[in-house]
Order: sequence, then C-alpha cells, then structure tokens
Amino acid sequence: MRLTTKGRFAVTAMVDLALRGGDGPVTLAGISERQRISLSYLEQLFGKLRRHALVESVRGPGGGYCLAKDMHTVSVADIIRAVDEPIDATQCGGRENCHDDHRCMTHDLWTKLNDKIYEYLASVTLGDLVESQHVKNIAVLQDKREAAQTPAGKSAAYI
Amino acid sequence: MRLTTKGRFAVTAMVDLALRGGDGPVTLAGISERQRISLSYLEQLFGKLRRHALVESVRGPGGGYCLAKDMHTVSVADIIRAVDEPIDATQCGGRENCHDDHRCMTHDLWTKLNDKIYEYLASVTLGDLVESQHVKNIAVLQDKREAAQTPAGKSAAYI
DNA sequence: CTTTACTCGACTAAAACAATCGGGTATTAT
DNA sequence: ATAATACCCGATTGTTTTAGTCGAGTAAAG
Ligand code: FES
Ligand code: FES
Repeated sequence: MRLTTKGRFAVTAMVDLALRGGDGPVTLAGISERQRISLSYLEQLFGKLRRHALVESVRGPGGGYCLAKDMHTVSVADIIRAVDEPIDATQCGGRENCHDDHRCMTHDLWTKLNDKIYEYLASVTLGDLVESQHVKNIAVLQDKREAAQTPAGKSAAYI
Repeated sequence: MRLTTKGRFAVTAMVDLALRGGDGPVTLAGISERQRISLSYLEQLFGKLRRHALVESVRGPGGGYCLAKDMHTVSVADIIRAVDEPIDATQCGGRENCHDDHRCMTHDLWTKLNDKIYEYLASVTLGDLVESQHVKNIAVLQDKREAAQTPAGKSAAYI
C-alpha cells in the first residue's frame, strides 16, 4: 500500500491551487510559502501532475500552474495516483502468485481492501475539498464573532 | 499509513492457525513451512500476538500456539493492530497540528479514509477467512473434477 | 538430562522515502 | 539584447522504515 506524505502534499497543493485558480496561474513559490512545502519538492510533484494532465503550466514571469480540468471532475484518487505509484495493498501486486505461483489465502482480502480505499478516494473531488474548506472558514469566522460577543468564552458551549 | 507484509504475514499465519487449531497447539515450525515464512520472523510476530491476547502459547514438546478466542470474534483489524503500529493515514497522527499548530485542509479527508479502512478490516473476521478458504478448496476440487470430465479444458467457461 | 519449542532483545541489511541540487529552457518586461 | 521570472528534469543524497536474523535463554515433556 502506498499512501505517503508525497500524496498528501500533492492533494494539499492541489487544493491550494484550486482555491486561488480564479485569477491566472499560481506559482509554486506561493504554494510553497502558504503550505510550507519545499519548492523543489513541489516542482517534482507538479512535474508528475502535469504529465498526468491534471494541471497545465505557463512558463515565464507571471506564469505558474492552473488546473487542467474542472475541480469537480478531479478526484483525490487521481491526484494520488499521479504522484505515487499505484495504490495496491496486495503482496503479489495482482499477480496472484505469492504462495508458490498460487494465489495466497488472503489475496481476496487485500484486493477488496484496495477496492474500498480506491472507492472512497475516488468519491471525493477537489471541488468537495474546496467547498468544505470554505464552510470551515465561514465557521471559523462565526466562531470568532461569537467569541467576541460572549467574552466568557467557552460557556457558550454549555447552553 | 501502515499496512505492510508484517500485517499480511500475521493474518496469513493466523488463518493457518485457525485452520488447524482443532487438534491441539500448532507449532510455528509447521506454519513456517506451510506458509513459507521465516521461523524467526514468525516468533517475533507471535510474541506480539500473544501479548495482545490473540493467541495462547504452550511450551515444551507437543507445544505451540492456539487461538485465544473464537475465530469469529477476531477481526483482521485486531491482528494488524497487534503486529503493526496503529493504522493512521493522517500526517499529524490525530494531533491536528501539521500546519502551524492548525489542522490542515486535508485532515478530515485522511481521518475519514482511516475510518473506512478500519471499518472494512474490522468487518472481516478470522472465521470469515477460514470459511472462504474452505469454499475455495471445494471450488478447486470441483474445477479439477470438471477439467477431468472435459479435457478440452477452457471451453467449459464459454457455455 | 535431552529434546522440543516458545521467549526476548539486540542487531543488520536492504529498500523506500523525503528532500535537495545543479544545470537547464521558455517567456516576459525593460 | 538581456535580465528576471518561473517552470523543467534527472541525478543524488540522507534518513527512516521494514524485513529478517542471531544468539542466548526458559519451560515442559519424556
Ligand atoms: S496477495 Fe495476491 S497471491 Fe497473495
Ligand atoms: S493531517 Fe491532521 S492536521 Fe494535517
């Protein structure tokens, strides 16, 4: 199973990109600073994302990256698949040969686990993440407002 | 995320154990030979399984390991948790601090993925695996019988 | 009192991962 | 032109994790 910080960074970076994709290309330097991810590492990741046609690049000053597709059509699974090797929880990698050229007793278990993981990651789109991010920001703003109104603070939680 | 051959071996070994737990303790040497897992490695794994009360040991000649509970009450998740560190797909490990002491934008995504994985692994018991193993053995026998009846072989699949 | 078989911690080799580096190229602005 | 911006890319490195070994020990059976 391959699910590493590489994939996590890629998703984070893509959310950042989607959040400010509105006005022209977004630079890696910006993402690097906002998300605290090393610039060279981002370059590596975005190379793969571009080769998998998830983003498009614009070179030169004023350049950067844009989403290549609508954010609602890009799933988290797509992103992770682009930067990590394909997700696979089986020992044999689908070859069904890990016990003397025979499928082992647990092959089906891992295959089905793969399906479950993939199913979930494919069900969440970049758009979903962006939306939930907006909701959260609104929630945070409301929290702050409420906190300002009731300086007693936590007591509000016990109504 | 931690889902390694260690966990896979542990599950395989436990299935082996459950399959022949009927008549007394099963030796690691036997499991080692049947499943092609190094004996010393098995010793390491069963140490953990015992400390997590999933198996019981009997020392001395004629000794070995038995299941400590009914095989239908032991889930795959229990086994993997016993030998690997706890499964966790988040970056922060639940501390919600990977972006400046703040929960990052993707924290919820990974948390939910964790839940999905855990939910599935917890839904499959050792008993289920043993049963599906029996079914498969019967299926294999049937396959062989059919193959013997129709030497043309694969053609049977196209009925 | 010897054999079997579990017990335990320390250790090592190999692989995977995270991250960096250095030298590019395309584009724009001056 | 040429300087500055920003993407492009392969090679390399240091670190961590994983897989697996080793050796010395203990309990029980016969
Ligand atoms: S995991 Fe596929 S044969 Fe064992
Ligand atoms: S994964 Fe938990 S805060 Fe980022």
